[in-house]
Amino acid sequence: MLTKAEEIRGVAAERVALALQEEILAGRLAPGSRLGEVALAERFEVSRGPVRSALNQLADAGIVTIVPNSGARVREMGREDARALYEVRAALEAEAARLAAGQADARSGETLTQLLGQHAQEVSSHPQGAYLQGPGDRDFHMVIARLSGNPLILRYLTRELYPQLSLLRVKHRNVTGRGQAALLEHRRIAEAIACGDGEVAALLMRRHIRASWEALEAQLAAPSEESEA
Amino acid sequence: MLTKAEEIRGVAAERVALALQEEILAGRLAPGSRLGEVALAERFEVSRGPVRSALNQLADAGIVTIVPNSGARVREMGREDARALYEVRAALEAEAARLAAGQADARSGETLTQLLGQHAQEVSSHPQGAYLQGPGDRDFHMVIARLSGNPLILRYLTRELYPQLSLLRVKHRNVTGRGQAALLEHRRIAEAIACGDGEVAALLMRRHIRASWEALEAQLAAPSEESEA
DNA sequence: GGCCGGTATATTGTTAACAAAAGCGGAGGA
DNA sequence: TCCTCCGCTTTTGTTAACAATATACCGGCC
Repeated sequence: MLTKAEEIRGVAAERVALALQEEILAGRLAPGSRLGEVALAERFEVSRGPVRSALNQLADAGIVTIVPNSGARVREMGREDARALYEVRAALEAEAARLAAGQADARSGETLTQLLGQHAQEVSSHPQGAYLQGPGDRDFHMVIARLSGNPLILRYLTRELYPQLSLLRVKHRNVTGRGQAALLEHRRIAEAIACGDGEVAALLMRRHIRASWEALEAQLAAPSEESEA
Repeated sequence: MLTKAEEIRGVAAERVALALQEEILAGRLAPGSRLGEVALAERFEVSRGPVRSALNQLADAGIVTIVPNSGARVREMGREDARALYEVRAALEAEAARLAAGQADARSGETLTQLLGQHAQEVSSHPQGAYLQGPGDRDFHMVIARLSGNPLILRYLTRELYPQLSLLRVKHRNVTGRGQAALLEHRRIAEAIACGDGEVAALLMRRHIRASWEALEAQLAAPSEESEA
């Protein structure tokens, strides 16, 4: 997909931005960490120019906060941020599902069912269900975003929404684990899309994301135990 | 609050970004125009650093396209871009209306009805109805975005969606002129929000934006000669 | 006459030095 | 003991020069 590309500007700047994003979303740079320009510059063996550009990009992606004349830090997401994020996600992904259904052809249904079969295997092999918050889940939603035919939605999801979701999960490691339920919901959504029923697809997708939010919210309320686990 | 601010970085960079955005959206810089860094730098009497930062910002807002190692130009929006834009707009503003209805209190209904009364006067004084695509229309939608309580939606609308909409209207000067109809639709939306009926508010908002799109699309189809790239 | 390659220019990408602002710590006084 | 002011240090914002890349032009070749 975008292993090295989508370079907004230059090469050094993108390299730094990609590397930083990877480190942040992997949790190696904790939320709140200071991101000094000189430190990053000598760490990546570039000058401060590309570093500044990279930080601006990440700030725009929503995983870094910059306060003028003070510096950049890894963003700390609170409960309200998470709620707002899921609200936007519900709106955009429901729209994506609606649009995807509107353009459903044989091959797209094929793609979805095949992907879901793959997921089913993975879920059954990991019965705990800690999965389906990782890239597997992303794949499904991403495919729908692609099927929507709307490049704006796809761009927003990949560049802002999903990075922020990953950032959310940095803090709350043990993710929900409703893999089985999610898979079922995915199936119904895929079915509606294949049938070309946009309204139902949008509705189901909205519910699906709402359920995901409620599962996360429950964990946000009782965050104490997994900090040492 | 942030009357002039929301400066992502620095001051010179923001000054340039704001000035450029103003010129582009006013139509003084036509879509497709080259935006050379040195030219802009000496025009604004700053160095190329802030100019680069400003161009990146505008590229992120979607009103400038940057191709690496080649330069920046004012973005040219085609019909497909416009469609994608309105699809995202429908999704996000419908969500905003839904959320605003969910948090409706007395004062928010007050604000909306007062704003609509103001608009009614302006519409009747400009019976042609060329209005209600300008800032007046924005106000209504913006207020709803604010009432939604979701800062992400508000940010996206102000920083990306509305600038791009303005850019769209640069090319097609004689805008729709369905001011009377729009005002009526606004009234119904406001009513639904005041009643706390999120579903209806979202539905009406979606219809409202769809109607706006259809009016624009009709114009995009008619003036054939200039839209070719 | 048209196509290809090389050079020359112009423009972007990067760098390091400079300027200014914010944060910190200590001295001094109430 | 606590507060305030002042200078110092650190960090960001800006600048101008340097390097690399793409584009345009021109001569040669087919």
